[in-house]
Amino acid sequence: MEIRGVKVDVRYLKELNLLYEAKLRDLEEEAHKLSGESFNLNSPKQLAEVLFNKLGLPVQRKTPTGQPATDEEALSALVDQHPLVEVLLRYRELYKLRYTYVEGLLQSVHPRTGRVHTTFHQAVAATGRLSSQSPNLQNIPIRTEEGKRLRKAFVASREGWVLLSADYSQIELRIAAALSGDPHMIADFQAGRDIHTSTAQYLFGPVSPLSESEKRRIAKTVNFGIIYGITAHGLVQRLGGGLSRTEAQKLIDTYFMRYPAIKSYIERQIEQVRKCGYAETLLGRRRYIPQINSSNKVQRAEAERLAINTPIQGTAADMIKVAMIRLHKRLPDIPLLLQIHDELLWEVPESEIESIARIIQEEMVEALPLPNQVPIEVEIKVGENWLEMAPLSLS
DNA sequence: GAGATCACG
DNA sequence: ACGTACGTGATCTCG
Repeated sequence: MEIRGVKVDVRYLKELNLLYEAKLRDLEEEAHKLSGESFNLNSPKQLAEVLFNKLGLPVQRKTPTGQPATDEEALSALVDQHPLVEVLLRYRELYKLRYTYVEGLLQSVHPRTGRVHTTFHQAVAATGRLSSQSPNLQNIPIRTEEGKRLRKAFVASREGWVLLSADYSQIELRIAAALSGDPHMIADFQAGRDIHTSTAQYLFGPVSPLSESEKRRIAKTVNFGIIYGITAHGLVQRLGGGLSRTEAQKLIDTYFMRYPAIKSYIERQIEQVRKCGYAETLLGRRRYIPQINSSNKVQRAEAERLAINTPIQGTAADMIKVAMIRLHKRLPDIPLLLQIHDELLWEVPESEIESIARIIQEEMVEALPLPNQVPIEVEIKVGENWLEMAPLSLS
């Protein structure tokens, strides 16, 4: 993956760069006009001075060093109070895209290969995941419309070839279901149900003032929270306004009534780390967590969350690594380009898409069978670039 | 080089 | 009363 590199469309990136350059210039000018002075928009310190002293907007929160926070969460709460805030949010978004991604990628294009060659680290992440550096190709934008435009720059490197992505679906929740043996969660996956919708129905029942999509959103946040070692306060923070700590705790309690084996799994993991000092994945890779017996309550709580999360995240890392090795052997002439934790990106000849996709799907599904008959699902998509990928259905 | 911020799974 | 969800890397400012 490192040596082969990934082809990026340099012309397209240069066009984006000019576009962002112009937009950023306008936004900067607008921001200075609205604030009545010229200052460095990239300095949180100068920005805080303008927002909270000069314009008198209310400080939302302090950073760990006592400085007023100006991050997206703090700014979003102020959008209705001054027109400058929206300009700043847009400026931040585009600045990140231009400098970290557009310029970063352009600078990373190798002069001889014309491709981008990342470095993957195999012994950095404590859970067993890979990490990617110089440039990081595991955090290319996808969540916002503006950010997605970056993905269009990633293209197949040969005429007649296309990109193929293969994603493990809900892999960490499936692993939680399997390791815990929780009957309801297992049944949901076996029936092919949408796990977040299923959780939503249980948490809120049929009579609720909330919309279906709102219920699902909350359930999804709770499900992810479980994997990370949920706390009532953490849930309040992520769900935002309107929810009290007590209500959050109630959601968690209700959740554990539906999925009792998840609750006992969590307790079991914490107990295991207390006893032997490490958490382990399904394949037996260990992470030592000595702070589990700390006299400091905060450190102990952090250690307990690691005890919960590490086997789940680490088992997912085990699984995709096994799949990578097996697929390297089975498809020696099909180049794997990137691994993004639960996704593999390849380039494949257009004429052989179907047969190759079947092999990739089969090996990923079978790489590491989970206990308790929890099924694994892999979604395959194909496209000319990393943005415009269409699902490929294999019957 | 620390801190703040923000991109991803 | 306390501090708060797991794992990463890149960029900027500022002392």
